[in-house]
Amino acid sequence: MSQTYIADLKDHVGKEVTLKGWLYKRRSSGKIHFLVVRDGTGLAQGVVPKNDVSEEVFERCKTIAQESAIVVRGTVAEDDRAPGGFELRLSDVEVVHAAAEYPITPKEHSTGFLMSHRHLWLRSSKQHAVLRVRGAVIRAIRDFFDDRGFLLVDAPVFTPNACEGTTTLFETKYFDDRAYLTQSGQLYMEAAAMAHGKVYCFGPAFRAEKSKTRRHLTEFWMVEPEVAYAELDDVMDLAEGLVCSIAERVLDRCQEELKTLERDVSRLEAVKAPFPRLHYDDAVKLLNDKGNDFEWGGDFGAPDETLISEQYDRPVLVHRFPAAIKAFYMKPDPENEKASLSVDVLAPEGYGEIVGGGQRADDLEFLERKIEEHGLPQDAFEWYLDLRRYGSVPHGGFGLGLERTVAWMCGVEHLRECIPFPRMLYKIYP
RNA sequence: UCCCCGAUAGCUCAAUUGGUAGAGCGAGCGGCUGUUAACCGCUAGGUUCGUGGUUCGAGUCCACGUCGGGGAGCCA
Repeated sequence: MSQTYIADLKDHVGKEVTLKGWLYKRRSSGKIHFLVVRDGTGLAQGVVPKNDVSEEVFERCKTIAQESAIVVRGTVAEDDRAPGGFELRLSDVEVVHAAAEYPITPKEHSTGFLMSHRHLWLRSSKQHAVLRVRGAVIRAIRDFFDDRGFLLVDAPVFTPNACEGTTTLFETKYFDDRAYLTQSGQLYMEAAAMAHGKVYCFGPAFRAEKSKTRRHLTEFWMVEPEVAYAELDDVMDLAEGLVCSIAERVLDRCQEELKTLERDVSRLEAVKAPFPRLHYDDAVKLLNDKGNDFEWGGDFGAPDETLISEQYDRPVLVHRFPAAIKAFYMKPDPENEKASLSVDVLAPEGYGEIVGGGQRADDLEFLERKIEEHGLPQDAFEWYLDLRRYGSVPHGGFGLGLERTVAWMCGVEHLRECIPFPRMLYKIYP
């Protein structure tokens, strides 16, 4: 049996087609049924007037439960009254599988309930739209780097050592030894950049942070480019270009989804280069001027980030953070040894830090000293130090958090809606 | 790890001062030819998270526990 997808109905107006999908919802009156069908590509309304079909089909429509699998045949017409803009005058309705009583109704549900039914919640139109946007963002990221001569280099998931802290690592047995799930592919990307010049990795990262907020997952996806001979300004330009390219792509390809999500697209249309660039010292001044008690040397809390990003209609780059609050591999600022050549990108509307990165230290003695100061085991980093022994060059890169970016694009409050099956503190089901 | 809030029908919630458990949605049945979270009528549906305590009497008060939500710190 041939099949037409709802997304393609516009090419079939006036023709008879067959849709294969599920019953999204049904409304009935005495002599007419409205069946809203979804097939993964969209929603379409099927109309069943009593006089158009056999008694058997009409009676069958009365009893089909929500989310039952159905195949319908009918003639396509444009109609503003129908969700999706198209409706089918149905001639036949076949039930492939009659669903049991479906737990997710059109009324409101609590987040806890929906999360425990995540495997079914994925079918709801907003969740469906979010994952379509996620798919578009992933493609935009890959296209951005591939089009600019970057090579995709996959970083390992098992690692022998921590990249930054050691307290937030997931530990696992590795034969007779121990291993950790990766927090970041960056160190490996530095090695790859010395081989290929421009590289990126894109995969999951794991952090055993006991964070109970809407901005944290224990498993999230991150894209991490790394560029040989790049200095801080190059890193900032690259991050700015990537973020613009993502917003542009979402606006270009996801209009339907943004409508479903009731996203204010003007906020995304404002995402154009150049982004404001704010020196950490000036950010401190700004916070104090706005009444936040904040001292030079500290890291921004969530309210500080929100206050800073509220000043602008587009993402803001904050650069040259104090070295003490950044990772051991950050290159110090030649103009102020207490500062580092680092940069964060803060998204607007309170979505917080979506990018963190900077220029890496390329001096062997400096790194050896830092590893010691941070109490890290030097032998675990010997391979990394080799990169400073054999043709060390200035280089830098950043990590962009996929779910935070998707949440911002979608205007969704919780990161957990931006990944198909979120992993959070104490929660690993379904 | 710390702080705040919560747990009552399948779901979302209500229950006055401590005095016999209620509604909407969903489900079932009936009605309605253009519905948009449709509407109208009827029916079924309860170990009030668990364990102890106070009381003549606990959904309600107290203690502990479990689970859920929000936030802080930390981060992407």
